This record gives sequence, structure tokens and C-alpha cells, in this order.
Amino acid sequence: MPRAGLDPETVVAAGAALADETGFAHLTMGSLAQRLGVRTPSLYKHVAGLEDLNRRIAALALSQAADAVGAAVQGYAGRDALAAAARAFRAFVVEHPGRYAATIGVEPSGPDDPAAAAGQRLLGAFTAVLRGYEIAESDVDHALRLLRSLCHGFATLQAADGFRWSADIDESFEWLIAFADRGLRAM
Amino acid sequence: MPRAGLDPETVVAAGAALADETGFAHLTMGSLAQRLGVRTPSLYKHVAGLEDLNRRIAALALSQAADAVGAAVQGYAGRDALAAAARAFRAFVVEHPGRYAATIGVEPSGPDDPAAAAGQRLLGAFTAVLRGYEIAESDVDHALRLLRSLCHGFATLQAADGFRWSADIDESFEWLIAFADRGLRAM
DNA sequence: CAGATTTGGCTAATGTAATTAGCCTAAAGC
DNA sequence: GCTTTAGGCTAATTACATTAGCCAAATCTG
Repeated sequence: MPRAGLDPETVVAAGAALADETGFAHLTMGSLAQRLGVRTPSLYKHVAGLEDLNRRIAALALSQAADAVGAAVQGYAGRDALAAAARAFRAFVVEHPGRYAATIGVEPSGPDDPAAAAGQRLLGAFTAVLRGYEIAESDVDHALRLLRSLCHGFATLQAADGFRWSADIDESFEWLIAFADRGLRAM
Repeated sequence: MPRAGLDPETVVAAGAALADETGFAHLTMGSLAQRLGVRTPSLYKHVAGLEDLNRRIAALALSQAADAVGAAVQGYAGRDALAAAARAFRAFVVEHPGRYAATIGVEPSGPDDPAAAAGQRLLGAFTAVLRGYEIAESDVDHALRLLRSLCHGFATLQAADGFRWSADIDESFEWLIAFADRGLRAM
């Protein structure tokens, strides 16, 4: 039997891709093994189990989201940075709904959890956006939570098809960006 | 063997309670049957299966959330109404994390889906809040989506323990309410 | 290069949970 | 009381996750 040449990175990447295609809820060890041309138990040589796989996919997603937001923000400040960050984040979630879903509900296992570190990086990208606004030191945490809630809420509701009524979604999102910008400016 | 006297409402209510206590992910047909003092297959006389149970729990949660928000808003307008609605919504999610989690990811099966109707009622409660602000007709949908994203995002992030860093969460939430009020007022 | 070791596949077996089939009796209606 | 229906039950099937233990391919070492 020839080796398939798998390693944890390959397995996690394939799992993330499969989750994006078929939905996070439908990601099983069996379906992932099949996609990789391997029998189910073989996956356990690379990940500790389904929960470990989920955690790793979440870490990958957060890391990629942080990269996307960080890159989008480069060279911008103030409203432009905010808009770029928000759009990049939403685009990421819309393009990778499965892996983003994996990030909901993961609680970091320990202080050295890669998912937690990736989450911090994502947070850092948003913190950079806030530097373009005149926000009191004591308000930065609140503003960060606000931005995160806003982006997360909109993205997940859209991903879950939670917006079913009239008006155009893209327009709503631009409206949301304008709203946040106005609010942050008027501190 | 004496009858247990179950009906769909009892089963769904017990399921919602169990989800709140042990987490939505741990809700199984088996654990629910045990709590009701009945064997697993008996539940199928009242609900069509796990997916149907989830959908019904989601409908219950949305309906209760709509009641809570609607009641909280009574007699208030403007900022007071906004604060009351937001606090009531968050309180509901914090007190009933399991059943609220059931609402994430349910897609309405048809036009007569009770979950969709309950969702509309919840939306209506927030729409009432917006009437206290001077918002152009064309912006109401956008503002509604904003409020929903904000509340949903904050509540789910908190429920998932997504806020792990410094500053006080209640304070952040009040800050968020003030932010939204300011933004809506300045239309 | 031969032999030893580690690595990454595999089959087989176990445990848990959802679901279906089919039985059997308590409750409700006549 | 007799019939019907509704709501329990046991038993069986299926789908997954997971573990145990085998075996060959890579890799390392002398």
C-alpha cells in the first residue's frame, strides 16, 4: 500500500476546504478521509480526533482572516481603513463559511493554543484600525468589542441566511460601515 | 406501563431547558428521553427527529426572545427603548444560551415555518425601537440589520466566551448601547 | 548497503447516537 | 363493554468516532 504523504497541515487544509464546500456541520472524519483517498482511522495519525481537527481548522481560519484583514488595511487610515477591514473580514467569511463556522464555540485549550494566538492577531488588525480614530485609552477595549460584534454578527447572520427580507445586503453593509465610522469619529 | 403524558410542547420545552443546562451541542435524543423518564424511540411520537426538535426549540427561543424584548420596550421611546431592548435581548441569551444557540443556522423549511414567524416578531420588536428615531424610510431596513448584527454578535461572542481580555463586559455593553444611540440619533 | 526503527497506512472491533419497524396496552370514543 | 387510536416499549439498523493491533514503506545507522 503506497503512502498518501499526508501531514497535519494537509489534513487540516483539506478539512477546511471540505467544510467550506459542504458546510461545517457535514464535516466528518469519514468524508475527510474519503476526500484524501485514505481510510478513516489513518487520519488519527495526524490529528487527535474530530475535536482536535475542529480546533485546528478554527486556528487556520482565524489566522487567514487576520492575514486578510491585516493586508487590506495596509496603507489606509481612518474611515478607509475601517471600510477595508470590514469588507475584507466579511469577504473572508462569505468565501470560507465552513472554516469560519469552526471558530464559533472553540474555547482555547490552554495558554499555548494556536487558535488563541490567531485570534489575537485578528484582534490586532482591528486594533490598528482604531488607531486612526481619536479614542480614549479607556474606550479602546469597548470599541474593539463593538467592531468585533458588528462584523461577527453581520457575517454570521448573512452566512446563516438570516437576512431574508427586502433591501440589498451589500448596501446594508456599506451603511453599517458608515454608521460605525460616524460613531467612532464622534467620540 | 403507565403513560408519561407527553406532547410536543412538553418535549420541546424540556429540550430547550436541557440545552440551556448542558449546552446545545450536548442535547441528544437519548439525554432528552432520559430527562423525560421515557425511552428514546418514544420521542418520535412527538417530534419528527433531532432536526425537527432543533427547529422547534429555535422557534420557541425566538418567540420568547420576541416576548421579552417586546415587554421590555413597553412605555419607552428613543434611547430608553433601545437600551431596554438591547438589555432584554442580551439577558435572554445569557439566561438561555442553549435554546438561543439552536436558532443559529436554522433555515426556514417553508413559508409556514413557525421559526420564521417568531423571527419576524423579534424583528418587529426592534422595529418598534427604531420608530423613536428619525430614520428615513429607506434606511429602516439597514438600521434594523445593524441592530440585529450588533445584538446577535455581542450575545453570541459572549456566550461563546469570545471576550477573554481585560475590561468589564457589562460596561462594554452599555458603551455599545450608547454608541448605537448616538449613531441612530445622528442620521 | 543491511538491519533496525519509526512512521503512516490498513483491517477489525467497540461504543454511542439516530432512526425505523413492529408490538402491545392505556385511554378515549361509541 | 367494544373499538379505535395514541403513546409507550423492545429489537434491529445505520452512521460515526474512536481504539487496538498488524504490516509495509521510509528513514536512519553502523
